[in-house]
Amino acid sequence: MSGTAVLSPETVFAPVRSQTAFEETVERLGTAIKLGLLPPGARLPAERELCARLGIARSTLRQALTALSQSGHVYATRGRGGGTFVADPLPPAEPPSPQVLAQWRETCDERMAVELGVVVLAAERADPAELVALDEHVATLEQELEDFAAYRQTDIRLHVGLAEATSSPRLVRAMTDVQGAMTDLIAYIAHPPEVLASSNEQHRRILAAVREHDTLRATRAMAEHMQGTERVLAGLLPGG
Amino acid sequence: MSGTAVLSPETVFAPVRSQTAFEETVERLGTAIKLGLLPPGARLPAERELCARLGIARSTLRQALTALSQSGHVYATRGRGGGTFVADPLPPAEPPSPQVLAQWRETCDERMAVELGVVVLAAERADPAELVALDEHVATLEQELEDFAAYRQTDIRLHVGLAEATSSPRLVRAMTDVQGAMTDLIAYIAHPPEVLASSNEQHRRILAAVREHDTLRATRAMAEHMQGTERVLAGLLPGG
DNA sequence: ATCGAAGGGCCGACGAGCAAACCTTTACTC
DNA sequence: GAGTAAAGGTTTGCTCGTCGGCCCTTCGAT
Repeated sequence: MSGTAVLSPETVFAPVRSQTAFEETVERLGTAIKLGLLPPGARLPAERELCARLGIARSTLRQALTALSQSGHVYATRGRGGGTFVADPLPPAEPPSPQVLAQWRETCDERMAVELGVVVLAAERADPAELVALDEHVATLEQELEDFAAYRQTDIRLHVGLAEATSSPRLVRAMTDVQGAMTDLIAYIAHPPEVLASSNEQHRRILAAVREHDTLRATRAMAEHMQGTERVLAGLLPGG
Repeated sequence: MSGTAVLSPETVFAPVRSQTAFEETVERLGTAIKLGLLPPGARLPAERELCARLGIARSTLRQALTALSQSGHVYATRGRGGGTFVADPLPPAEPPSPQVLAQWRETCDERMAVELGVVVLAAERADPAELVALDEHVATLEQELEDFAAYRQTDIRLHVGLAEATSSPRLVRAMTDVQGAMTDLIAYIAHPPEVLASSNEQHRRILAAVREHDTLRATRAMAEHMQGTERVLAGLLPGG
């Protein structure tokens, strides 16, 4: 143990880049909207309430809302009964930035970690009622094989729902973050119905294993599910 | 898909509290020191270089170094050949705060995710040379069953080393963060040699599976490894 | 017609962080 | 011994994000 060299100071001394409250808020709300967690037409809490919940000043929240409104994700109406609403329809997604593309493998790695952790804990903890709701999502997906936008929305609900089944808020947050990152990556990629069908078949296997508390099968099914999308990306993105 | 209710706005609207650059730096360096990534006596890069690497102003870095120096984790000497050094010996660890204790289950959940993701990707990607180094750590651990402080140091190197074998900087960061959190939890808990011996036996199984690229066995071994510590904590902490 | 609840706009204070100096200490070199 | 280089220590002033509060405008409900 004595002569052991210092390992990996590269990671320790990597830049500390803390987002501002404004940036974090835009990202939080923007991701929730893009993922459909806040569906089109939904009304956000009143500014005075929302800023309290988010733990920021109202002026800071308004900066974020102004940005989201200028990008077309949100609109506000004044007067009694007014409020801030999610746009309907949403603006078209932007193509992924070079920075996002350059890190696609790391994003997939992170996703692997979150989804595996979630599926293992879900297999330990999920209660039957939650699983029924997830089954319904799988059924819905079967109807959406031809419409990738719809499919992806439901897909996200399924994965986030699985995270909620762990009763671990941090994992839910991690899941929404990582799904947001994945959405940026895959929005511009063609997904033929056959691919979606096989992906949904994997969903079935995952849920079946989770229902039986079969951690091992759940893990394997989830790992295959991940590798499926990773292979698709590897074929279409630079550095694949 | 139409009538689906909004789900989990609790998570979406949770507080956004971003750390300041100062806080983040203290935590980064402090964790690296507590984990032994920066061993006692090690010299940090010169302030002017370090602040450039961390992407912060020198005055901000000095705030962080002052804090770490007052807490006894670091000391500075002036003049040519001087510098900032990790203290030797380190100050005694503080008992975990109530906030940390209250979230111990979530911390374990997060750890589960990170370690499972790491072990799966390591099983896919690890090359033999890296595994040899990890084997040595296991051998060292066998000599440290009677000295928990030493054992924990090497244990951390092993786990972080496995993360490095994935070649995914983000997972390395995630691993160091989560190991830091775990250290806060377990520092004050008795670990009899038998427990450490069985824990190290699990290390062996994990590495063996990784070496053979047997994702499934590696996952199972790692999940058992996690559950081992979780059971220990459940028996000794409130809410177990 | 009025009230109340919502967004919209504005301004002053504060503190974090930055940048660029300059000072002090120390050790090596000639 | 003088000089120089390399380190930490100090000071100053500026910028900008954030806070907190105040008032305005809009518009549905009563």
